Amino acid sequence: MPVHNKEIAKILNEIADLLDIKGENEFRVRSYRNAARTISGMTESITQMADNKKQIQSIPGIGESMAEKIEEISRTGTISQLDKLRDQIPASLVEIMKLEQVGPSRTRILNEELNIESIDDLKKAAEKGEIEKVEGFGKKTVENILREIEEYSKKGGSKRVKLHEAGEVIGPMIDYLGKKIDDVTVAGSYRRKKETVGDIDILGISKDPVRAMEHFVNYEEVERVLAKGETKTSVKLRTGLQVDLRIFDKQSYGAAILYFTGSKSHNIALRKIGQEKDYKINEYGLYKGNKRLAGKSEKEIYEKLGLGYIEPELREDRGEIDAAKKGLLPDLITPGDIKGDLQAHTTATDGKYSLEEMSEAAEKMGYEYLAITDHSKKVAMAGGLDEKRLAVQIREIDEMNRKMKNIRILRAVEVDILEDGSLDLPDEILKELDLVVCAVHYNMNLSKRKQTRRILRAMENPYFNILAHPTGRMIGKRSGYDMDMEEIMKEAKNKGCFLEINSNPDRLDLNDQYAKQAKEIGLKLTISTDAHYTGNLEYMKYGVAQARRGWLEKEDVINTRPWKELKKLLKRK
DNA sequence: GCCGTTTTCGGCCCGACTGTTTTCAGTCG
Repeated sequence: MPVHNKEIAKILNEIADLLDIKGENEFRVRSYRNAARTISGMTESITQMADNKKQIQSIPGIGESMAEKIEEISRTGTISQLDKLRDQIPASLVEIMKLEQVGPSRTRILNEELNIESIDDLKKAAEKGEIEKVEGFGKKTVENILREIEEYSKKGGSKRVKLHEAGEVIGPMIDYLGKKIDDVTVAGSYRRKKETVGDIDILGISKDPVRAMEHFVNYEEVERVLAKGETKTSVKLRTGLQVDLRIFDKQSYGAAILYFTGSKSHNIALRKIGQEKDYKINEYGLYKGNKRLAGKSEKEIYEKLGLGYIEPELREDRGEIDAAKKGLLPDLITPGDIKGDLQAHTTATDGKYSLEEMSEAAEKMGYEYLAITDHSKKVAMAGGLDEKRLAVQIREIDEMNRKMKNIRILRAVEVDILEDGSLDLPDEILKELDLVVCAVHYNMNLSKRKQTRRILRAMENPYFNILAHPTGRMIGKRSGYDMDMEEIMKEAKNKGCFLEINSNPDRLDLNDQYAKQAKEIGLKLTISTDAHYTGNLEYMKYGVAQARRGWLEKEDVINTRPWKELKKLLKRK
């Protein structure tokens, strides 16, 4: 069983945490974290490289020693160094360190002075008044720690929220802030359109920062003020979301947006390039000595570094800086490039709106086409269609097409891929359709080999066009089927099939990394909403955002083509 | 532990806020 990149990263991160608590050199600790981040961001499996230590060592930030460790983890699934560290330091201390306000140093001191080994110990010691007697700790710190323990037990530690949920909270807040603050901008992972976001970073311009911050903390959704200064204020909203507001002047605003958009590793990479040119980059600008050479806009800072403007979605240190140096940045797809939606449901199965309502809603979106893809009979829960009912729907769609002036409704289906790889409806009806979307909904727990063969066999059917929500993951809920995605992508390309980016914000499946991998393989994708409500057609923006994070351009996505061209692409040889 | 307009040690991204102490360490992003 090959060891996943994420597992390797997890082990390296744990080593970093333990070394950190031990009080090891912070740069040594950082190198473990850097390696972990790099590995978890890679699409190639590092285990496959493990025979070739040179290849591993050629990865930036991984040297001889780290390569050996990675090799050991790849081979055995673990590493002796970690066992030794766990003998020295209780692993439960890592949990304490993850509490807000408590870092490696305080964790170590508390362990040494009071023999605290768990969050439970910590709570008891705090309540007994033992902690405030320790040098460097005071009443306030103890109060903060107790509150964090309270929050931690409420939420079980996981705090990230999905992008669209964050959007619902942020929208009204931006309107409110805009009343007294200029150019309010949401930065951070929200601007990079990551599928989940942690804290929200908001930036603004104001000549009167004190008044701006006052306005901010008076927002009705603010539950608690965590920190309040003239340039930075942090609050916790009632929803539990932490929001930071930072105020800048015009001259620094581009630098500030760049800095707080991140990602962290992108920024670090930029600053390294800056250093080579003897520049210093911070949130106020790009400096040579004390002289500010740029700062008003992000673009001028990139220019000074010899780079083209890098779109926020690409700023993950996954090769975008190299591409910018060489002038090879992708011309990213935009929502306006989408000509139609290739997955939508109606009341015929589990959709909540009729064929007519869905058609009209798609026409309003300005689409050239909409595929109606109701479920097949296997999905009994949704009232899936058998041949007869699908035949009826085909006639209804033909009828609808005579009525609709500006949009073509495509005859389609979301047919189940059964456990043996056959499709849930016979070819006789599938051949009547404009396109066939195929999906796995049952038997999700097959072994990797079986699941992969199931999909590959399904693609042998000449009517198979698109694999919907290919991994089956649900963000924050389930991780998806075990399957060899690379093999499936390569075979899909060979066979003239396509994979979907499902735009539902709970799915976003394929994710950004798989989308990028597909592009590298040369496989084209679709971006579809899987709409069950007319309003869901708006999810397209999330799918496009994910595609942009995967470096996709207009030509990488087939539903950017007019129907005439798309039709040809859907014809399998 | 990594890296080097590299040659083997000395840097390693940078700043704000808090709390505790009185000049700074810890934490965070």
